[in-house]
Amino acid sequence: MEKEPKMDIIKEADEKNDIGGIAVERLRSLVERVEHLEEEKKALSSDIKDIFAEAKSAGFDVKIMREIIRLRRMNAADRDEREYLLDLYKKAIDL
Amino acid sequence: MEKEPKMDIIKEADEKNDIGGIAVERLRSLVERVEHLEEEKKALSSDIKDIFAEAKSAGFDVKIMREIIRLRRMNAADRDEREYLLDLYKKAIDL
Amino acid sequence: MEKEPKMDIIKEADEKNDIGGIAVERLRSLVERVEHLEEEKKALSSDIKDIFAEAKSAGFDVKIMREIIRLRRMNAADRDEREYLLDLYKKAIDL
Amino acid sequence: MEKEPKMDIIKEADEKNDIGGIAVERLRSLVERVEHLEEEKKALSSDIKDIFAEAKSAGFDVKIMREIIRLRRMNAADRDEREYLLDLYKKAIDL
DNA sequence: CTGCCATTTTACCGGC
DNA sequence: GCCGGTAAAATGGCAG
Repeated sequence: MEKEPKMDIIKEADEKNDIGGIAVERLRSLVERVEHLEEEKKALSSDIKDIFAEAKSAGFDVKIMREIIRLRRMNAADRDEREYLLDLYKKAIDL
Repeated sequence: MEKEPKMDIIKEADEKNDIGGIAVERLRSLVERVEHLEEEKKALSSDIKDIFAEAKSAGFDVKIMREIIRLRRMNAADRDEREYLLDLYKKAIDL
Repeated sequence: MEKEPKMDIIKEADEKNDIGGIAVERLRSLVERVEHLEEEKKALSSDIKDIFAEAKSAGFDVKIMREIIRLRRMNAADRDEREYLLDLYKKAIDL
Repeated sequence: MEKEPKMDIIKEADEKNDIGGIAVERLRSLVERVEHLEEEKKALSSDIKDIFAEAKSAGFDVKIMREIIRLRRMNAADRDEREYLLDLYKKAIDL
């Protein structure tokens, strides 16, 4: 019997994989995808900041603008909620 | 005489503008740009969430993954901090 | 008929309590405790400000002092982070 | 003449002082005083957090409590402003 | 008075 | 479904 054939098989499987039973490359890929998306989010946040700066220098009250946006978001959420319930009831009626 | 000259003048000024001295259209535009960017951010957050779900069903520990990402982010921040300090010291030496 | 029997009963229930189902005195106590602590915080902030003023008039560069303090705080945070991770890894090994 | 008498004098002055013209010990003292006060602030913040936790488990709405405290703070600020103006006017009248 | 930094507040996400 | 903790947003304060 050769020395550690089982070990070789494992090593084969290990090629870029499975350190301590963990699929390293898979993990790396997932982590990097997340990091990339977070980068994009950060860029968008920066863009938003720029718009508020622009608004400010155009004489708008940024705090109040934020409030408006917040209210519109809440209204939108309410609308969605209402639509969701409407759908739910429609389906219930079909029964 | 043309029809409603005074009205026209006011309307001219009001054309998409100035309700109570506020540039309404400009404001609307700014608000909508922000809202649009926030939508995009939300979509990205959703994508990130999906990746974590994928990771979880591949058997990874999501909490530890988050920890890894956080650490990498901190390391990056440390690097930035070091560069910042370097600049600061350079400036200090000029004194 | 006795004088205001109903009123007395309500007053009994209200004795430092329950306006609209809210334990008023308890709430007041909590709020005042928070306010008191915030006062103390404010006083400390003021003390810190004084020290920086003192430092400035002794010829120190306040901006750089703040930077030093910030760095020392970050180092402390890093240490804590490392300990936290150590614990995390210890727990992970138990799996 | 001994070698570097001037240097010795400087060294005397340097005892725990003046590295690169900076009063090191003085700086250290200032920094540590600030750090100590910041510690105290942090402890107070923690106490406040605890009170809100207590309030929450007593069934109070923490967000609304914060709003109340904020309003009372604003009122207090207004009062202070009024008192300040009152004093100012009193003094003005005395002229 | 503007911009920046610290603190505070809000919103999210995973775990129980 | 709530709770706890963590990350993002927003507000407030300070220096220049």
